[in-house]
Amino acid sequence: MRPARPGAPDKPSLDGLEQLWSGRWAEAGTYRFQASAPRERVFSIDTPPPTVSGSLHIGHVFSYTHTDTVARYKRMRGYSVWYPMGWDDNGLPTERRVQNYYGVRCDPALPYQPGFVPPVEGGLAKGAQPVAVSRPNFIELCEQLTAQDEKAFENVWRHLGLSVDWGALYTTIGHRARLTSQRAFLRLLAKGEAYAAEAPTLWDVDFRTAVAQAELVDRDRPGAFHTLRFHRGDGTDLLVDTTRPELLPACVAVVVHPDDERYRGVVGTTVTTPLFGAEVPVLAHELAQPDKGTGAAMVCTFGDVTDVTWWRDLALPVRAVIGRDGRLVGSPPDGLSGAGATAYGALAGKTVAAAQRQVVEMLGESGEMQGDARPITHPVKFYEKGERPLEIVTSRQWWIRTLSHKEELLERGRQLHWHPAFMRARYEDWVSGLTGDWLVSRQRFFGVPFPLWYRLGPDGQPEYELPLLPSEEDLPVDPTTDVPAGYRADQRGEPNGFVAEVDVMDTWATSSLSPQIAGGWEDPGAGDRWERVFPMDLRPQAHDIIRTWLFSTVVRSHLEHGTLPWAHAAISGWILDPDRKKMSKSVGNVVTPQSLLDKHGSDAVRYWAASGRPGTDTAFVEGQMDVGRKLATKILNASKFVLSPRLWAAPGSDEPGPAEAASRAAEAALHPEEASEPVDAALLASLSELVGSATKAFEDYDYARALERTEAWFWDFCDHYLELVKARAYGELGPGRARSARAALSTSLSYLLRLFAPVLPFVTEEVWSWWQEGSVHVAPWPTALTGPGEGAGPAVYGAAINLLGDVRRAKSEARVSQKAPVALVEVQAPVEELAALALVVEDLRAAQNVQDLRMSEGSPRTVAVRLA
RNA sequence: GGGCGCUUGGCUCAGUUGGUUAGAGCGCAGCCUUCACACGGCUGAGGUCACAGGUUCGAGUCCUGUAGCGCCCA
Repeated sequence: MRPARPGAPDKPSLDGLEQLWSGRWAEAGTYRFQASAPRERVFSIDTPPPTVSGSLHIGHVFSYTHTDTVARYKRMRGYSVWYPMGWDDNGLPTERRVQNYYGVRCDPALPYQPGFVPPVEGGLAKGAQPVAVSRPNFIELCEQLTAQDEKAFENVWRHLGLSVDWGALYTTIGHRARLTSQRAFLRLLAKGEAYAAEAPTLWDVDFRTAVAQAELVDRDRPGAFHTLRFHRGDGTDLLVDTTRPELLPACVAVVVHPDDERYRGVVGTTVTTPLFGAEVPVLAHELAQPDKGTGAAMVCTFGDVTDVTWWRDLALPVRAVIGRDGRLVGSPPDGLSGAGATAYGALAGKTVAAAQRQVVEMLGESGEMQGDARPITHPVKFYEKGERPLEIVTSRQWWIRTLSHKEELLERGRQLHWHPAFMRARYEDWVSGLTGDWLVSRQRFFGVPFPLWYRLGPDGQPEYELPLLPSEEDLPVDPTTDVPAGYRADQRGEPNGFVAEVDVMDTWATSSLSPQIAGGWEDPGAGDRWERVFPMDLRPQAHDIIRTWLFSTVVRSHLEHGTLPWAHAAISGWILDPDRKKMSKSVGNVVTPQSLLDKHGSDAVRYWAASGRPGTDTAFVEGQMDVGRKLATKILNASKFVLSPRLWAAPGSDEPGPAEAASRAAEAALHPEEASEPVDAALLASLSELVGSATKAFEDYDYARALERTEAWFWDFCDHYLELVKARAYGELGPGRARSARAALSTSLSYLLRLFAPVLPFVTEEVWSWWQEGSVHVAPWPTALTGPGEGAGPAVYGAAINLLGDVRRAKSEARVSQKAPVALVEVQAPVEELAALALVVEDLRAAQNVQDLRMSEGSPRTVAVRLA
């Protein structure tokens, strides 16, 4: 076998390396998973599937590069690396993008329209109305657009040089994802770990879906306290403060704190609500805040999550007024009658905001509001993707049990190796703070369907208690089109027939199974791969989704397999803009990853990314990419020198051709023991130390430290060592001493290319192809050399570098060229330093063109330079 | 309100278990050209390590508190 492109070119260049090498890696299958590798030789990665409906931004490039450096390192350590890519194409983000891109909206009531052509492609004009389409049509459009988006993502990843096995691609809506998600769900259902319940649920009125605790964000919003007069039996009033007077018709009780002296005599009595005249009890509860307003709060079904707690703890009735569309329902709730019901008529159908204005106006007229509203700013719960405050509605939803597993889940968090370790606190906070089970159903369209149907009774009402389940062999199913066993299609929706569960799973409920989907869990087509890759070695991800993706994956693995899904979690930081603010969308969209890759080159962008330490937020500084570019260029040029024909000429013969020179260099790199000159041996000893620290850093997932050490060593190597031994390497001090220098140079190059390979895959592969066989990315990771340099010690090298600096400084101060001849250098130094210098004196003279070098013992150390 | 992280020259960052004059790159200044590299090289100026206490023979590096920034959870 021969190097792919033997010999260093005259004008080495970084341009076009991405195209060239990503193509060759694909052809050669360089990154293909070796399915026959035993488990202990496999390193498996649970890759985060980026949301394809969004755009890739520089933060993705950042964190995916981190993972890639580790994958490449492990591969060079001889592991078969399971490194799939995934696309998160299911869920709301995709629906939104499809709606905007094609100008459509989903209406499940419409029939399928074959050959449907969307009104636009690329975005709806301002003010234009979207076209309603059936659910199957809508899903077709989702699939169409995600396929297009995924291709674009893949191109960026290939250009960036991610060493993923593209044969292992997975998605969160594809066949495997639906099959796996449905099977895992059925198993949870059988074990009682999944259940359906009718319960008050946080609800986004715009998206018209339930929302899980993990998707909540608090946002400060302006509000106002209104003081309402509730009426006591004795003719006096009980003053109640509320920020949501529009929920007055939904009021079911008033609560005060049990220790609140002011209301001691009131607890246990009843009061009537203003305007609506409903009689409600006054009750005590710990969660009432005496210092908030008047200390008496009204309980409504439901204004916020505290209302739900009160309602549950105090066993209160439901008097719901807010509908799923965010408007007040058409008819008055239970408990209102007569004048109260009539008063409600003014609110029916109004939005929450309009209803509030109406209630306040009515209260003003009736004199049942004391004073004016008092504006405040308070935190309000939002769906993280939503634009209006969440409401709470009662609905039937699917849940996965987490509360009853809290302790086990905390223990799993302790078993996991976190990088950096402090990120575990995020997980523990989250698990400790869980207030409910995991809500997994969503009232949306583009997601994995729950695989079940319900019998319809003779009255046409669904019987929820015993759903009709498919058998596992029939998965995946779409209950809205598939028919349960024992039924005919024409019985759908008919009395004594069946009806589909129309909810779909939340996107986290499917992506939490990424190890199973990608790894081939119970997939006959995957052979025994699952046993070889699971539990996985590494979960890389950003810290903002610890409470969602990381947590939910731990839950699923714990419940399904009784194990952690992975041994290590490597948490990336975020990209901040140069002002240290979180990178905004607009900035991210202007500076697209592809434009950065085009402008600086992939290695340079990767260099910037790999400079960001694990878990640390990092500033977006393009200057760092210039530095990376410079480093890559330096590698090309230094390599060209080490492989140059002039260096590898045999004594007394002409220079060999570039290919022959490269071949001789490759041979010399196999014999580091020939680096017998003290300074050469000292260099290789230092190189061995570098290998040790870079290896340790990578073992700790600290790619940044490995890079930093290697880079510092490399620059020192170029600036000092190369200059020091250049003349000798060219043979000016004889063939024997040249051989030593050449052995050190070629060994160093071979090592450096491999140490840099995880971060700079393109330039290292390019240089590797000039003189070595195969790909550097499957070459063995270097190991420390034994033998050379141990006796000589670093003193030789250090002393040489110091003197080199002294002479350079003298020339720089004299404003002459570094090549200017020096008549005399007089060194006065301690005897140890002189002994060290004596071992490199000829290299030093040659490097700085010194005619005479005299040394004498003495202190302090002085160096006198006389130019010729 | 609780928790986590950060705060080192103009900028971006290193500083492993506390130990001699605190490091790098960018930027800046001066100088040097083509025999690896002008997408270059050499040299230099510039920080006392957010602040205040404390532990110690000795602290950027450990402890306490304060301030600012960021994030997570209420």
